[in-house]
Amino acid sequence: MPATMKDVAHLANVSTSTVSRVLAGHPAISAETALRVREAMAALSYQPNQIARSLSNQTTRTIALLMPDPSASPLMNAFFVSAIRGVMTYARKNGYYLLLTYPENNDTETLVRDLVGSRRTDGVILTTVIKDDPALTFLIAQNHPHVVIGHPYDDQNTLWVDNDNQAIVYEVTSRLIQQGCRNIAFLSGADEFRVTLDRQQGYLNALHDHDIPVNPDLIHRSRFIETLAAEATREILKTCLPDAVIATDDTLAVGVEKALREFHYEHNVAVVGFNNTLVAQFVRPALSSVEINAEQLGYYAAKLLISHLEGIDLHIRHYLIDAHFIERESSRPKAKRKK
Amino acid sequence: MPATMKDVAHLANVSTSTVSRVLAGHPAISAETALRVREAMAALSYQPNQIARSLSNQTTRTIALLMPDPSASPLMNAFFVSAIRGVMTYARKNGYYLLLTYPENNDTETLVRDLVGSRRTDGVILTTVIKDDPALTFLIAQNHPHVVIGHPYDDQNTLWVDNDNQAIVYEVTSRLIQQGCRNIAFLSGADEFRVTLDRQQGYLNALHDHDIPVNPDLIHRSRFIETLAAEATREILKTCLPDAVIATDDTLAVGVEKALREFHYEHNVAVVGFNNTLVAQFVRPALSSVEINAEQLGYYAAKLLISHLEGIDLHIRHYLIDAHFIERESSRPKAKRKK
DNA sequence: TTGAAAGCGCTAACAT
DNA sequence: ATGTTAGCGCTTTCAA
Repeated sequence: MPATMKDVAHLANVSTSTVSRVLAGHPAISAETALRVREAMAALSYQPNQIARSLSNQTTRTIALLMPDPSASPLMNAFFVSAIRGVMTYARKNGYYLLLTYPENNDTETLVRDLVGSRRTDGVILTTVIKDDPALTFLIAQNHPHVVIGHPYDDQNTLWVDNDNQAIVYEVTSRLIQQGCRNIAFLSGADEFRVTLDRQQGYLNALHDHDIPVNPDLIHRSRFIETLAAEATREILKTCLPDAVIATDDTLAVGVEKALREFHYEHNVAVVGFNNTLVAQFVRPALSSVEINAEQLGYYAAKLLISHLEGIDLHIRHYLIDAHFIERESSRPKAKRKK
Repeated sequence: MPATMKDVAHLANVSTSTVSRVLAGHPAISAETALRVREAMAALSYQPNQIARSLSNQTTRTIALLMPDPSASPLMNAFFVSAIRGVMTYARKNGYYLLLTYPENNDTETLVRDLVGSRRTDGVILTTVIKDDPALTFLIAQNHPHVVIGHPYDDQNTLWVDNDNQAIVYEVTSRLIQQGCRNIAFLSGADEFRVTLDRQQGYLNALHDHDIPVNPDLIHRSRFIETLAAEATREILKTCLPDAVIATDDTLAVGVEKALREFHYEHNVAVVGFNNTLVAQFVRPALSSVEINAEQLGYYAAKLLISHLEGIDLHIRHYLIDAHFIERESSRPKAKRKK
C-alpha cells in the first residue's frame, strides 16, 4: 500500500491539512514545518493520489482527444497522427494527460456524454466538424470546455483552430489554371465534413473567377482510401481526360496516380495532394501537396483548451494555421511536358 | 451541476446504497425498486461519477501507453502509430480508456512512478525494452500490472508480446545470402534497445551459419532518421561496396536508397527495410520490407494487460506475433540485374 | 431486500 | 501558522 497524506502527517507530526498546504505551496506555512513535511514525504516516497485530489477538486488535469470513428475514416491516417502529436506535446509540457479515444457506431454524442458525465476529463478536443453535430451541441449546452479542430458552424460558442481551407484550395486551383489547366477534377472526403465543403468552395470560386465552367463529372467524394480514389479516377476517365486533379489527401492522390498510370496518363495530368505526407516525397512523379501543418493544429488546439481550463484569457477564440502549397513534379508543367 | 447518486436516491425514495446496487447489477434487489431507480436515473439523466467510483474502487478502467521519449526516437513513427491503433482498438472494445504519454528527459522511471503513484491508471504498457530498465524494475517491485511490447530481459515477472526478431532477421539475411550476397550491411536503431540486439544476433547467426565472416564496418546504428541512414551508407561506401543492406526501419532504408542513388548504386545493392510502411510501396525501386504486424503487437499487449486486470487467466504470459518478409523490387535479384 | 454508516485520500472553509 | 471538520460521490460492510 502506498503512503497517504495521513501517513505523512503522522510522521511529520502535523495535520493532513498542513501536508496539503505544503503540497499546494500555500504561503502561510513556516519554513521549518514545510521542511519537516517534505522530509516525511521523501522518507515515505509519498505520491499524492490524483483520484482523491480530482474528486475533491473537480479537476483531472486530463484532456480527451476524440478521433473519428474508424468505420468512417481509417483510424489514424497521417492527418490525425500529426494532430495527436501536437496535442500531446502541448499537453505534456503543461502537465496534462491525454486520453485518446474514438466513438463506436459513429456515435460521438454518446461518447462525449460519457466523457463529460463521468468527469474523467476537464475538456475535450473534437477533430471533425459536421453540421448540427450533436456532440458539439451537447458540449455547448453543458458549457463543457472544448476545442474543435476545424471551423465549426457555430463558431460563437466554441474555441477552434483550422486552416483557411477555402483560400488554400483557391490558391492551388488558380495556380493550376495559370499553368493552363482547364479541366480540373476535385476529389475529396465525405461532404458531411465541413472541411470538404470549404475546400470545394475554394475550388469552385477559383473556377468562377477564371470563367471556367464547372463540370460536375469532375467532382467526386469518398473515404480517404487509395482504391476508392483510383476507382473515381477511372470513372472520370470514362467521360473525359482532366488536365489536373486536386485530391484532399495524399492517399487519394496516390490512388489517382495509380489509375492514371494504368492508362499511361501519369505525365499528362497534374496531380495535387494534401497533408504533405512522407509518400508524397517518394512516389514518382513526386507528389505536389498542401502542407496544412496538422501538428500545429493539434498544438494550438491544446493550447486553446488548456489556457481556457486554467482561466487564462488569450483574447483569441480561434487560430488560423498557415497552410501552403508544396509544388513537386506531379503538378509542374515541365514535368508534364517531359512525355 | 450534474445529478449525483443522492439525487437519484431521493427521487426513487431509496438510499444511495440501493442505487449503487442497481448500478452494479446486484442480485438482491427487488424488480420494482430496480425499475423505480432506473426511471429516476433516466429522468435525471444520471451518469456515475467515475472519479468517485475510482476512489472507492481503487480502479480506473484506464490503461497507460508509454511512447518513447521523442528526443530518442521521432514521436510516433509508423511502428508506434500502428501499436497505438492496436492497443486502442482492444481497449475501446473492452471498455477501457487509453492514456497516451511519453517521458521527458528520457526519464521513464519518473513517469511511471507518477502514473502508478497517482493511481490514474490500472496498468501500463511499455513500448521499448532496455537493459535494467528502472521503470520496469519499479513496476515489478510494485507488482503493478504491466505489459511490455518487446521481449524484456526479465521475462519471468512481466507479460510481454514480441516478434521473433532474431528468427525473422535470420531468415531475411539467409535469403539475401542465397541470392548471392556476401557483403551485407546491417543498419539498426540504438543498441540500448533489445530489439536491436536481437535482430543483430539474427544477422550474425545467419552469416555464421553460411560461413561468411563478419565485417564490423558493415554494421551501423542510429536513430530512426532518414538522413542518419544516408550518412551511415556514405560512410560504408567509403571503404567498400556492400551487395545488400538490411535496415531495421523503412525510414532508414529510404535513407540508404537515397545515398546509393547519389553514387548510382541503387540497382546494384539489395535493400530491405522493416515495418512495411506506406513508403515502402511507393519508393522506386519498391522497397522490400519486413511486416512485423505492429498493430497486432499492440492489440495483444492490451489483451494481455486487460485480461490480467480482470483476473482472467489466459494461461499464457506472452504472445509471439508473426512477422514476415515482403519481397519487392529493391531486393530482388532480377531488379538488380536490370542495370 | 434495504438502509445506515464508515471509508476511499484529498481540499478548503472555518476556527484558533 | 496550524488544526478541526465537513465535504467530494461513490462502494461496501454490517445490521435490521
